[in-house]
Amino acid sequence: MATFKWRTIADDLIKKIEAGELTPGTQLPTELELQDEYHASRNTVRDALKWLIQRQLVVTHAGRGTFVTRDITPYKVELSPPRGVGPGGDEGSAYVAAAKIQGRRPSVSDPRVEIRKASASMAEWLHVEEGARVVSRHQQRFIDDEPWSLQTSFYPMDFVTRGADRLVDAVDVEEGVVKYLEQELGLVQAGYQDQITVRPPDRDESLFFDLPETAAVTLIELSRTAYATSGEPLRFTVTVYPADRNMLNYKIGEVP
Amino acid sequence: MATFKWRTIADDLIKKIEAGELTPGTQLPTELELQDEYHASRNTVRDALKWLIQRQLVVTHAGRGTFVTRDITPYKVELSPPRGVGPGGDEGSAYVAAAKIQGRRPSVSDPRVEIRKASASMAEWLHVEEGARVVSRHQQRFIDDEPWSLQTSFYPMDFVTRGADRLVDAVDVEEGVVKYLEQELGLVQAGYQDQITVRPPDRDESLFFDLPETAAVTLIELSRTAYATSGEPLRFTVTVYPADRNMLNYKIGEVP
DNA sequence: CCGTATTTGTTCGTATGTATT
DNA sequence: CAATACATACGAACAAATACG
Repeated sequence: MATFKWRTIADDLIKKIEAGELTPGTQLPTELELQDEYHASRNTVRDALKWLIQRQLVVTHAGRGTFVTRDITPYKVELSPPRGVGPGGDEGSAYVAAAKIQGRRPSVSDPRVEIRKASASMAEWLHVEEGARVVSRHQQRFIDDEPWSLQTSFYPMDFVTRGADRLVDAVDVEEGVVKYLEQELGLVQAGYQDQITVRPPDRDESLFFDLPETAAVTLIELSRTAYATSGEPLRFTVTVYPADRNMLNYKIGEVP
Repeated sequence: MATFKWRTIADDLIKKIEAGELTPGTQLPTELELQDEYHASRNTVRDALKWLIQRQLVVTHAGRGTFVTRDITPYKVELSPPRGVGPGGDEGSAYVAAAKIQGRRPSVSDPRVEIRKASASMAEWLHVEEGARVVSRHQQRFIDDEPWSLQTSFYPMDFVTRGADRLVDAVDVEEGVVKYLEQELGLVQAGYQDQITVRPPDRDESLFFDLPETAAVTLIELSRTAYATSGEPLRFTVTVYPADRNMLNYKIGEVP
């Protein structure tokens, strides 16, 4: 067969959704009804629905039904330093301010603080010896009480011994860690390098973001290495965003 | 059942792959063999394999078998302007140079040039009237002869009438369009704004990138609006990258 | 080039489990 | 508790792609 039965069903349903015949939030016909409508077996209907689920056009709930996905307004993540301030951008503290401007209600969990041995790759990022101690601060971030991103930052343990005690305190640093390190240790952020990749979620991430396992939701992973004026790494931060509800933004040079 | 049969099979296979027991390129047992091994029906085995296919851990070929995915070294896309040159970065021309440095063999198709009416969103991006003419230049880019990205750039038709004829010429502008516009019209790129989103491919894109429909490969869509020193938009570019073989990179401020 | 065996892809039917109403 | 609706699992048949003698 040139094109498959499940696919023609899927395409027809997609057409109906895109035509507005099935609006966001409305329930699709049940699998039994679709079976009759398209003269297909239930399994074939389910194959078609899987295709829509993957595209996130619909969601299914056992016992309730299949529903057209509600529109989500993606959150704009601004990753450039704030205007005229130089490259001191603290993605963490900027997050709260930026979200408010977009009319959203952001919140941040208190961090889970751990002291760990640096892995090989971590050692390379932070320019420390492999096995040296690093502080990791892991935070969950919410927008409008919905889980929005997970962030883990790593700092050399050295910073703590030199006086930046609050790094090992399991409390959010409201003014931003970058500013705190500047005040406490005189370390000024001179720049940063971002690496953006896309990958599937692991089990913990699926749980936190409440991602249906059947859907193919991917995460955007942003790895940021911040450097001090001396050229030494200041911190290494990994932030994961569900790809479906976030949009990353950069402004380079003069942008009106 | 707390956890499902297909899932335990999938997890076991994943474990074997991650343990190196099944190395990239090697063939998995056939569905018939897995059926015996796990005392499951063929459909259940196939459900497990679908999970691995989604995660891109394996690929299947009808008539041949199921194979552990070969490792792919992601291509590093550098999206910051070249050092010390100011924000004049031309993502198009930089691409070829950067790829060579990474030891890859890049190539670019000649562009498909079209003159179209500006849609509402396009008009907003380019600061032209809705319905005004815009030039679109669509190019396919390859690395090591494999499809790597698709790019479409839009320019106000005005640029052509003012003398930038080569914009409507279906030939690659080797030195980069940004430099060409500077030479021809004195328009200097002062900055740009990037928007990064992730979405599933459409049919054309699946075809070009040779993405198996069963896999959940997503595309990274990078929308760049470049501005001239006057503050007027210079061009609007949309580039799509298959998420599995690309890594986006930004350097902000001083990065050693 | 042809025919056959192998392997994955699609479709169907059916039974049972689990979540929701 | 019963009815409804989706989820898992099994078995079976045939089609399509590939490999091989």
